[in-house]
Amino acid sequence: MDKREQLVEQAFRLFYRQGVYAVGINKVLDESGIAKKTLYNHFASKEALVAATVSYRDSLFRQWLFGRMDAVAAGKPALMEAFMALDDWFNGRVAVMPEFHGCYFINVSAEFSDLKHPIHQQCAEHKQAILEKIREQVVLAGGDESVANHVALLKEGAIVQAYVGGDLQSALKARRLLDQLL
Amino acid sequence: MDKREQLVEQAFRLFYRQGVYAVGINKVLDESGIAKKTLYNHFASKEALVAATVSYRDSLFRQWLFGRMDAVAAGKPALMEAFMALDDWFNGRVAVMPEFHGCYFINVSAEFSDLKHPIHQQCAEHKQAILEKIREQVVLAGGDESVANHVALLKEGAIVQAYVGGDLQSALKARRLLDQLL
DNA sequence: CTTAAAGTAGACAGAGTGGTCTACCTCTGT
DNA sequence: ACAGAGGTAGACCACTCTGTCTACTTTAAG
Repeated sequence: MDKREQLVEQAFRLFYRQGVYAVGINKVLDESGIAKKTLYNHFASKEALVAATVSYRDSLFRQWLFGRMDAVAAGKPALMEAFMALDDWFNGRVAVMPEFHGCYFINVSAEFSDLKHPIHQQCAEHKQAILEKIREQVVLAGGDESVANHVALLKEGAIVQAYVGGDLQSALKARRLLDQLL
Repeated sequence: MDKREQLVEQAFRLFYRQGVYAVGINKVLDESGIAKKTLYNHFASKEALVAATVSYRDSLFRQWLFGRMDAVAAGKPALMEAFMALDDWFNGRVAVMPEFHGCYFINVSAEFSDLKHPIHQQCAEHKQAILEKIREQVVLAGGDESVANHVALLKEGAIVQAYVGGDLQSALKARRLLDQLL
């Protein structure tokens, strides 16, 4: 019954599926059955709501991905598992993240294109956090600094190829390269 | 004095910098100093204009990238040169493509998120064309099918890391990995 | 039971949207 | 010289957008 939470989740669903600009505040309201006054009671503006959806997704995504990685042995197995997780995501096998529509952070960055915009910054921080986790595991796997960057590169590449190019096998392809790499 | 061309170029500039939804038709008209009637004389709708900007960028991008690749020896050198070209692009050293704001095709795909949408399809076709060129060079370099996919993965990853993460060295990092790969 | 906070429904304002249309102007080829 | 294509300026239409506000209702705590 937490209205704020309901709003964020519904807004995220719509923004992720159709884009931020394409979805009006009224649609979010209609779909969630919440009054406009309530929304503006919790958020100063649509932009504040967007920021909240980014935080929400960041938390959800990290919890999911890191959870998968931590469920196996640290180091190379964790990294390999991360790409298995991506493959599950692309192909709709992740319950908490059904319907793959690309990376929310990339999509949102495209709409808030100014690098200095707080929302773009939030997206950059998300990527940074993921990179940090990768780096940690790469070190445990005996790789050096630059390898961590390469792994991150593969992750972004796989997401883009799956979404823009429609190649749902891209995570597995990236994983094969990762296997050689480590 | 070709009004259509002027419209497409100006529209591209604005859409690329600020996003398609964020830029109204009137802004395109104001900036280009062209009358609304003229626009609708050439294009049936805003969407048709967007489609034209995608074609325009596709042609420009391919001409530029393939030009750079063809200027050196075929095979591995061409692929290495492609990533040098990306580095130049990210860092604003390409005259025909000043101001790096990520990949137009990724950005537009995010706004026209339905995979079946003709504009999304156009973006997918662009990626496909690039992949084809990469494949051709990979074969000449003695690599197999899967390597071409890996190279494309690196390219997309580099663009995303440069744009969303703000890492302007990402092309060079990808290039280092490519060097090992071939 | 009372009171105060939080929610609801929805009218409304002001700006902006894509797109149409009229009326006029300026080239260019014959 | 003149017809016709293609340009310009901008009013206008119907609609949508974010955000505000009023008036009423529900909920929960002391």
